[in-house]
Amino acid sequence: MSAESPNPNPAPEPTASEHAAVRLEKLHKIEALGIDPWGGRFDGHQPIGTIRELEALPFDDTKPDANPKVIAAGRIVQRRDQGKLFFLDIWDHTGRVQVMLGQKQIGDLGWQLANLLDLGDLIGVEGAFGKTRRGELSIRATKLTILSKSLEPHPTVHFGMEDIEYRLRHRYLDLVHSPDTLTRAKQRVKIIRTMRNYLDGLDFMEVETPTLHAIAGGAAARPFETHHNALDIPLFLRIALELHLKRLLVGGMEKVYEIGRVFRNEGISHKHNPEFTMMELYQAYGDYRSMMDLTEGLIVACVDAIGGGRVRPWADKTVDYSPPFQRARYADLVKEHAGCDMHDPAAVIEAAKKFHLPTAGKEHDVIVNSLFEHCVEDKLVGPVFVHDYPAAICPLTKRQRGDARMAERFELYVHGMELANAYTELNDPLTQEETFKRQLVGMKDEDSMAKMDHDFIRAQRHGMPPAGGLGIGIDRLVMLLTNTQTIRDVILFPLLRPE
RNA sequence: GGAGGCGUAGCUCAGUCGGUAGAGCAACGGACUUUUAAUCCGUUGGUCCUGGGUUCGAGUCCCAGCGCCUCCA
Repeated sequence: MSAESPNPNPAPEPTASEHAAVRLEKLHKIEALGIDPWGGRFDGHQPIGTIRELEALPFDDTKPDANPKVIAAGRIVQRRDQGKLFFLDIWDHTGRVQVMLGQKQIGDLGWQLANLLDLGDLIGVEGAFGKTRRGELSIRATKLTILSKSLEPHPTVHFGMEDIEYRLRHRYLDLVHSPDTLTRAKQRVKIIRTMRNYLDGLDFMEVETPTLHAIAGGAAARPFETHHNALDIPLFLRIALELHLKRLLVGGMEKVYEIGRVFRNEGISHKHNPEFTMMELYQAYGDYRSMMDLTEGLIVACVDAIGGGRVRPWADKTVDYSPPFQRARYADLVKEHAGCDMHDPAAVIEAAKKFHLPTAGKEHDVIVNSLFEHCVEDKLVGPVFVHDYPAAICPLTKRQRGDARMAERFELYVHGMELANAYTELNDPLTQEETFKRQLVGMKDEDSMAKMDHDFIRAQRHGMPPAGGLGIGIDRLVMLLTNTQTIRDVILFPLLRPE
C-alpha cells in the first residue's frame, strides 16, 4: 500500500475499558503462574454434543473413577461460584455442558488458574462425566487447561445480542450467543452441499471461472471496478458467471456448473448485498423446459435436506415446495394483474399510465416488464415458474421458434422473490452480436443486460451447442428455506460501512 | 435517492414538564464444595453517537452530520 493511500478501513481501537484492563491483569497473573494463557494443541477432546449423548450416571464420591472420563474444550459462557467449588458452563458449536471445578479436585495450580477465568475464556477440561445432585449433566474436572484468554468482556447469557448492528459487527459473538445464527450458517452449508451432491449425481462438472473480468457481462448490473498494475488495465469484478460457463460449453463440457461469488455495485437492502453467491449451470442439448424439471428436483432436494417438511414457514405465511411447482405464462399474468394484452403497444402504454409508470423513451418490452414488476411480482406466492418472457429484455436467450417476440425463459418466484432464472441459451453468434449492439443503443451500461463482448462472440462462432442454463441465488434460497427475512442473516459478514 | 424510527455503563434497557446520570446482569472486594438467570454483604463503572445552537441550566428542545433499522422509489 502506498503512502498516499492510507488504509481507509482502520480497525476500531481496542476497548480501553476497565473490563479489558482487569482481564489484561489476569492474563499477566496467569503468565506469572508459568501457564501460557494462549494454550496450544489440545488432543483428545470430543464435541460437547457427543459428550452429552453419553449415558448419564450419578456421581459416586467414593468411587470417582467409576464414571466415564471425558475431555472437552469450549468457551466459558456462564459461571456460578460456590466457595471452593465453581460451576462453569462451557459452550462449543455442538452444545453446552456444565463443568465442576473443585479446589480439591484440580490441585493447587489448577485452582489458582480457575480463579483467574472469565466469561469468554476458552478452556479444556478432563474429568468424570455424570450428574450432580440436582441432576445436571456435568464434567467433574480433574484437569484444567486454559486454551485462550478473552481480553474483551462478552455479552452475558441472558441479556445479549439484541442490537442488530452490534450482532453484525461482532458476528463471532452472535454465533456464540444467538443459536439461530449458528443454525442458519449450518443450514446454508447443508443446502450448498446438497446442491453439489445433486448436480454431481447428474454428472455435472463443477468448475471455477475468473472473478476478474475485462468486460463484466451476463447480467444487468453496475460492476465494481479495479485495476491490474502489471498489465495496466482496468478490470471488473464479475456480475455473473454466465459467459465463461458458456465458453466451456463450446469446449465440450456438456454439463457444467459453478457456485461462486458475484459482485454488483448497487444499493444494499434486506434483499441485496453487494456480494452474493450464485449457482449457475449449463446443460448442452437441453432447453428451458429441461431446466424447469432440474430446478424443481434441485430445490426439493434442498428442502428435504434441511428437514422440517416441504410446507415451510415464511414470515407469517407458508410455502409449499411439494412438486410439481405451478407454472404460469408471463403474458397471462400481465393480462390478469395489469389488465392488458402485452402485445398491444397502445394497451400497454395505457396500463403503464394507469399505474403511474414512466413510458417516455422506453422500449415496448421494457414497459411491459415494469408493468410485470409493479403489478405481478408481489402477487406471486409460488413456488411458480413464470415462463415465456418478452424477448427484448432477454439478450442472451433463444427466441421462441414460432414467435420471435418471446424468449424461452422462466423465472421461479416465491413470495415475490426471484429464486431462479433460466433459459434456452442463445447459441447463434450472429443474433447474439445483434442483441449486444441493440442493448447498447441509448442504454446506460448498468441498465443493460448485455455488453459487447467480442471474445465471447468469437467463442460462440466456433460452435456452441444448444443448451439450457439456470441460475439460482443461493442467498435467497437459504433465506426462503430457513425463514430468514433479511439477507444479512444468511451471509455471515454482510457489507457494513466501516466504523 | 425520499420519508420515518433508533443511538444512554461491557450487555439489555429505563430516564416524567428542560433541573444532581439510573436499574438488572457483567466487573471488582468479601462469605459459601452440588450450583444452574445461585444466594447474601459491599464497591466501581458514563465522550448520554458527533458538532453546533437555544437556555441560568440540555440525555431531554432546535439545526447539521455519522451509523444502524424499517418502508417507499
